Amino acid sequence: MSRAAPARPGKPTINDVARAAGVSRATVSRVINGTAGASPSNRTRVRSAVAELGYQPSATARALATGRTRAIELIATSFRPPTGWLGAHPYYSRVLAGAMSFLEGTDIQLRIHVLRADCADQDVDAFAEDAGIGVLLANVTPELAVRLYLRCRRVISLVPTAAAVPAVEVDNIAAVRTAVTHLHQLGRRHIAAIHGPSDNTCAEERRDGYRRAIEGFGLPELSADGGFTREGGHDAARELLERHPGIDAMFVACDLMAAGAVQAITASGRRVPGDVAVIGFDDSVAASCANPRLSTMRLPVEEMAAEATRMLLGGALDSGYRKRYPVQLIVRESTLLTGTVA
Amino acid sequence: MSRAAPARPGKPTINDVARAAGVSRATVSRVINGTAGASPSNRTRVRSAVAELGYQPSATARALATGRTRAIELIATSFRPPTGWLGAHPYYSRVLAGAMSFLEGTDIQLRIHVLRADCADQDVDAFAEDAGIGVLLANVTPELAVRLYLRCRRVISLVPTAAAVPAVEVDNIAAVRTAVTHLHQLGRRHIAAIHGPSDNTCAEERRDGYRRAIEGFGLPELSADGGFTREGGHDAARELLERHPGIDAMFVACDLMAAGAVQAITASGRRVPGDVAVIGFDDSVAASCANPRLSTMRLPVEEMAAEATRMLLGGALDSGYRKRYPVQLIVRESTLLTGTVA
DNA sequence: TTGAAAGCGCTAACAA
DNA sequence: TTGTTAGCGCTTTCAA
Repeated sequence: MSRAAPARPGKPTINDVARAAGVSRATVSRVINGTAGASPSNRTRVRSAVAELGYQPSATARALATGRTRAIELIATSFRPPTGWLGAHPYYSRVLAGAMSFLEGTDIQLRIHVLRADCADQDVDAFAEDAGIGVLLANVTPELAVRLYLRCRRVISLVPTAAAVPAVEVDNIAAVRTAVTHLHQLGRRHIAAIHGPSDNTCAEERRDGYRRAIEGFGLPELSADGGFTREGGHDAARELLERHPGIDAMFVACDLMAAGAVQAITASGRRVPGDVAVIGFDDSVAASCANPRLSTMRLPVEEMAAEATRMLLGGALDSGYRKRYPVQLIVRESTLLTGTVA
Repeated sequence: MSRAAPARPGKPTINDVARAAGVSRATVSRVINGTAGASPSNRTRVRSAVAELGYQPSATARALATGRTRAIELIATSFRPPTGWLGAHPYYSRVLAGAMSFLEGTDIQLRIHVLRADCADQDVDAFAEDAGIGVLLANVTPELAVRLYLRCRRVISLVPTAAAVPAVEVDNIAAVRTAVTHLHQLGRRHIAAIHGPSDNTCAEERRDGYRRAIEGFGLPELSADGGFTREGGHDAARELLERHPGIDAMFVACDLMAAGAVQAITASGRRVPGDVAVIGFDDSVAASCANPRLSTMRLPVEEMAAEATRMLLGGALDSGYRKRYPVQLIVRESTLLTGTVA
């Protein structure tokens, strides 16, 4: 009488392969794992038995035996702006695409988790215990990132959070300087900015970058907050224009907000880029869907996510680890003055 | 001497809990699973032992013992248009958001997989063997969907593929009729259409819907293909306008293409909606980022994905199962004639 | 180079 | 109601 349900009814197990090949389970294990210690002849026999039976090792059993799940966790919070992380902000799609591109063809799985607003601490603890190869952090607060990092060292964040938590990053300050300089080179001297939420480290760096750049040019600072949402960007742009009708350019801290800003600018009767030039940030799908299309600072998000995934596989990441990626200026119609239609 | 690595070093196991509570493993198992057959007093003792030790059951061990992994698989192909599924098309973000919203707070994981172009069949077979609770199909070809369904019945597609494969769906024909009727009610009589790829079942249904609706109004058919990408939508719109300058409205089979179409229309010197009204499809982020914002047919994608997930949990889905969802007309500026700026 | 055997942490059938 | 025990499918140590 069998006391436990067969894991996959009808599926051949390592035992079946061993029997078919006339060797022990251990030998089969050596062969399928490419470990040393199996004669060429046995290797051949095992391989043909595997092929014949259509055997595929059970990831579950393997995980139990080795103590390591072949999975990468992607963790995001559902309760930070922009509300409803996946779906709302195009950034996450790129993260996913990057991680998947690296995992494609491997036996490693990608598991998605969201932290619930009301019990994020518990969720973090649970994920820390259950984590496989490692954890990719998307938009987690610094406090939660640290909590997770202390419980499970195999963590890397896709944006800098707390100092200790390993992260991939970009030089936001320099990127914003490039963006503002681009607007300045267009001859614009009334360059406003729309920023992200103040509890977001990236948003704060970009805000800082704008201040420094503007100061460097000796221009007046004109800032508003847009909360990293399209609506926020739209409203912020409208108010900026009402208060400062002379604005002739805008730096917007993400493309989603910038798309909203462009809408508000044209709705006010102004033209982009003729009256107001706009530059976004990220190079998300929002940048190419805006009308006119947005010039933007392109973050290599896919590349960063893929590299972060690769690092997790590599094992130990030092506390405070950082890897910096270049940001590229993409010029599209929202700052292009040539060839405009009459 | 231990022959196998401890799964999670230092983590309490069910044995530790049993010892601490002074009961057997079986009793602990009964309590943590809420199964009948444990006295109230033991339940209490076990629960406090669990709390004290911070015990969390191992999903891996559980999966091995029960033969069922508590995971839902989301499978997409990487090789169909629009290229690079995640990241490129905003639709998938909504799928993910919907599935996650249902899974949030459960112990069920969501695992993402992509089928590789060069060995999709093998990948399908592997996923079929390894599938946990069930499989959610995103943009898989009918052939692959059938292949998977034959090997693993616990499958549901987020769009209709082959007849046998269970799916959630919308009435594309009726939805397009609503969209075209909306344009017609605006007084437009030269209503063109931009369609998706001909190997996509949804795209074909929408194409069919357009033909029927246009025929119903006794208007001429004016179709072009946009491949479900922004660029494709842009180019298709430009060519349509060149060939048929009298076009005064466009039905576009997805918002991403529609955003491109709007760009092409304004670039030609026409105004939206004044000269050409545009209606999209999906209600993705592209619809709200376009300028002007797009009227569109809103698909309840999140709801559909959540419901599909719920059904997988419910177990057996009959062959040919279908559940139909309503599509809603969302009117935004791209078809709004009131209050336009001078 | 090989195989026997002891687990990994849990569930579930059975006997008490 | 409870505990004993035999697995789930695999890896890995050890002895041969």
